Amino acid sequence: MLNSYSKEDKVLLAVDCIIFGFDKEELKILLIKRDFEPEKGKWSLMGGFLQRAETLDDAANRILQTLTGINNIYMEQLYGFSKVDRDPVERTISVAYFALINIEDHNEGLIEKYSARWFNVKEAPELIFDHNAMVSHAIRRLQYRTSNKPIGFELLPEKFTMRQLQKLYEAILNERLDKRNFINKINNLDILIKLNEKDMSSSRKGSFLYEFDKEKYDKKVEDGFTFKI
Amino acid sequence: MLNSYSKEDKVLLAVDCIIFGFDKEELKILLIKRDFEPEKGKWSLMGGFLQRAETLDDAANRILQTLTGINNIYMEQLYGFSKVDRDPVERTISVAYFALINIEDHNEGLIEKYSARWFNVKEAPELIFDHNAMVSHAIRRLQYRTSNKPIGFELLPEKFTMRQLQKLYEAILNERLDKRNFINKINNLDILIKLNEKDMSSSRKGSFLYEFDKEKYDKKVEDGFTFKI
DNA sequence: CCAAAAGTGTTTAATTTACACCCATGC
DNA sequence: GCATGGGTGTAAATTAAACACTTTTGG
Repeated sequence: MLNSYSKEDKVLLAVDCIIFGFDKEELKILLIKRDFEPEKGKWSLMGGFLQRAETLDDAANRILQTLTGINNIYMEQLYGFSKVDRDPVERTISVAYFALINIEDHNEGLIEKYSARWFNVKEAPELIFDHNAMVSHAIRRLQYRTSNKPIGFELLPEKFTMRQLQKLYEAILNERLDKRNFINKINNLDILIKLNEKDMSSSRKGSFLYEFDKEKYDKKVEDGFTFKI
Repeated sequence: MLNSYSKEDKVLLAVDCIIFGFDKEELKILLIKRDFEPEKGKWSLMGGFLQRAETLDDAANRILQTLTGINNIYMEQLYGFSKVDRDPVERTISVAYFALINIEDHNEGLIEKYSARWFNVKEAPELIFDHNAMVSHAIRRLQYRTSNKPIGFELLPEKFTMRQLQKLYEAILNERLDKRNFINKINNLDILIKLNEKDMSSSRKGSFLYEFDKEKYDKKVEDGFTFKI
């Protein structure tokens, strides 16, 4: 019985994370300023190397927790980037992940420690290596995914207004939506709980707060319901 | 300046290919019978290890050509599988690719050399490692992709009948489609060339042959057209 | 002449889009 | 009392779904 494929080449495997947040108006990504070579001082995605005892998901979780302090972040594997010279130091394949966090939850201290900063996705700087391509890929996936899974809520506080939700979808899809049609669509989905509570910060009248009803959603999915915006 | 990330773990990186074909009635996948350990004699996807000077796409192309004799096969990267013990011999991460070929083009000799066989996707055997999960993933991706990109044609001969095309979509989507609605939809897309030629093998009346008009399709896409079935 | 698959349109239902006014409140 | 964002419904247009008969021709 074999116990190694000894003649085969081994490579470094990195995981890079596109971390999305939403600050009530704009879709943002969290970038770090590299304090090590190569490309020291340039903006970059947060990443790290896969360790021997980890799955890719484990590595992504570890990297996300290191930077944000949050565990159990929503994330998905995106794509493997493998151009031979993509990392000038050494042959490295990188598997990109995208993650969604409630921007209010992040740990300020860690953000500072890693010289991290939130950038509007439309105003993000040039990134090292092939990280810009990873971000484009992540945005496309996010647009697709938010249209058929209720993951937008990962980017919002637990309680949110209809208008916030609409603005989120507008930011992600990069298009304006009709207020009435949007609300009708969301209400038809019947997966939100309308609270007896208003957010008074945005207007004199105040606007009702909602919560995502995950249990109800899961039950509906079992019964064949498919989310679609 | 660094020239290695020397302390980091390196891993074996494999590429496994889910190769789809269509034999006029059924969606098929091409599997090989492993003639080496571990799991010798079991059915498996065709795969191989990433070599130092290759991208993942290069590796997938090489593996596909090795088994089928065909170059420039349509393929897409699917997903990275990384369970720590997924390969009992040695830690190996595998990036799965799916590929579409015209089943008539494959090289018989190579099929024999690798003890390969086409299986109806619905009747495929148990596969080694996590290959069954890869196949499920590939089927979902194929269903999604054929609905919004005209890649179904990769599975057909250059000239095909409407009925063949419909059967292909039925096999991929795993549902029956209405003949008239299907033809109307396809004709509305306006991306096929109707030939003055009939396939007489399926009926006495014969049925017209069509070709995919790639140039016309590309031009339409430039003008904002989006394929949708 | 008949069996077998090819070919062809219309009606109905469902979904999506467009669109404008009143409401509640703090200042 | 007025400025500001919140909240609400309907009609029109588009898209999707259901549905059945005639054509062709080799045997």
